[in-house]
Amino acid sequence: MSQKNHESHSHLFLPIRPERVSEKVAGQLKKVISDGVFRVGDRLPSERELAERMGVSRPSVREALQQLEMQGILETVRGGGSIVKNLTEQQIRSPMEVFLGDDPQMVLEVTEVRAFMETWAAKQAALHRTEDELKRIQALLEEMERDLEKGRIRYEIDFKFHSEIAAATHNTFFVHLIDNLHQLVSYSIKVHREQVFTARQDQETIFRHHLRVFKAIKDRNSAEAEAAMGDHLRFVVEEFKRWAQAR
Amino acid sequence: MSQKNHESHSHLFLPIRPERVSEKVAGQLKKVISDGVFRVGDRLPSERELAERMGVSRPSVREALQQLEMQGILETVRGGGSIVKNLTEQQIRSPMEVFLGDDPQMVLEVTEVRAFMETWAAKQAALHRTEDELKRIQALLEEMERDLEKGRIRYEIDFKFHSEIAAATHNTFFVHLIDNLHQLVSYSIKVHREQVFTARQDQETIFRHHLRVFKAIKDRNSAEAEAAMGDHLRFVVEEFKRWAQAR
DNA sequence: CGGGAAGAATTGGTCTTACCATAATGAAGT
DNA sequence: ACTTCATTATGGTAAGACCAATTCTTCCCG
Repeated sequence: MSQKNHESHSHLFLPIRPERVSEKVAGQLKKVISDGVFRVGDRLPSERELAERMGVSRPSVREALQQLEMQGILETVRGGGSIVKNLTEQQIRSPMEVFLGDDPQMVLEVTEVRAFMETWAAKQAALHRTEDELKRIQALLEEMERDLEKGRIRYEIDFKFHSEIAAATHNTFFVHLIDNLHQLVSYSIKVHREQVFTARQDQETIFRHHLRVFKAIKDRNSAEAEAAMGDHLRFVVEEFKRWAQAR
Repeated sequence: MSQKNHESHSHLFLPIRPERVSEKVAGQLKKVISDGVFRVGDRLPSERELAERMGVSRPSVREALQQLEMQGILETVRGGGSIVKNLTEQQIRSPMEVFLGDDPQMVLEVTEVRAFMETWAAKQAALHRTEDELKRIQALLEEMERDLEKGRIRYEIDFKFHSEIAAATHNTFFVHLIDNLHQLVSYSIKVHREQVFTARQDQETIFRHHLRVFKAIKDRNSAEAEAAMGDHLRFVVEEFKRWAQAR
């Protein structure tokens, strides 16, 4: 007898698999992350809130979060919440950190790559930015100004400024990538226990650069945005070179 | 009062590692599976039985099973139970690949990023390439031509061509980065079991593009190299868009 | 006025219980 | 002997409660 009859034609009719609620929840969460609604480092809503807003039970949400954590997309900490991880980290950062350790040449190379990537970002941001994104960029600029009056612009604010511009490109992959490059450089700076731009003069220059970039993005002038960011980062790269030689 | 007396002395001397119960359960299950207690195709005890025998709640067992399922070790079917799968087949996918796998939009985003990065690379290569690097690029171009006569340019050759140009930038970090991006995209193509550029006409167009890029790099004409690579990758991105819509 | 410390609110981790949906099992009827 | 259908076992989901760790707020002290 044909014993594998029930096997041979089974794949013709039943390729379907009932999708669990937790998988649907995981799918929705993946979508909003890939759409850039939640970016690297963002905390997504609490389990209870997600459960309520999606109309499912908390265990289902928990299982979904667990799936995403197992895929390396999230990290959840007890009492803290669930944080979106950098999707390119495993791909780029971990293999790179080995080389980066204390090689200023490598830091310079990363900075060079960052430079032209952010130039592209500024151009794209000028083309695609929304009013909401513009407001966030402006808010960071104002915070930067307050920092400047106190004497020193915090690196986190500078980082957020560039990160916000990256977000305005509406290319989620790029956002994760640029975040990774930022982290690589900042990590290196910490290792060397150095700060590059300490002079008051440098601080003011950097602020002026940022202001120029912001205005261009505000006016949707992509060429000017590209030029402004290009000038800014050429300055940064030059300072970096001087710093690398000085040590 | 010592409210947690009945619990505290049971694990007083164990290391205070914030490992979740579900992870401990998952670890035990992985052990008995790897020890051969349960072999491929075997059905594990029911969730309720596991919970009782391990002295934990059923949700904890469920989360553990879910973790193992996400790692490809188990497969659980509703009403059926949890079955041990073949351990040798599992492959680790990076978080980015998880996204790329089921989202053509993401593939497009990566391709967009690749596009402007390679444009920069062509420009830099025209400025900094050595004679040796030029020879290697030329050799790949000739191999590509032989492929074209046979009907189809191999993806590996195309990949090597771009990779060699990246190397000519003399930015080691950039080489690694662009290599990763290539791998991400090629993986996604495999997943979708599609090939984008199959038409003879496309093949010839691509070859002409590459030839133009090569000549510009050979002549150390950075502006032309940038323009040529830009035109090429705009073409690729457009084809990708069409492909993404068609599926 | 600033800064640290204590307390309150938030949030993830676990347990318990209950009910539903589906697959596996077996008994009854033809 | 085969089919049919009820029973049972098992996974899937929901709800509520409590604990533990974190984060935020507030208040008090210097």
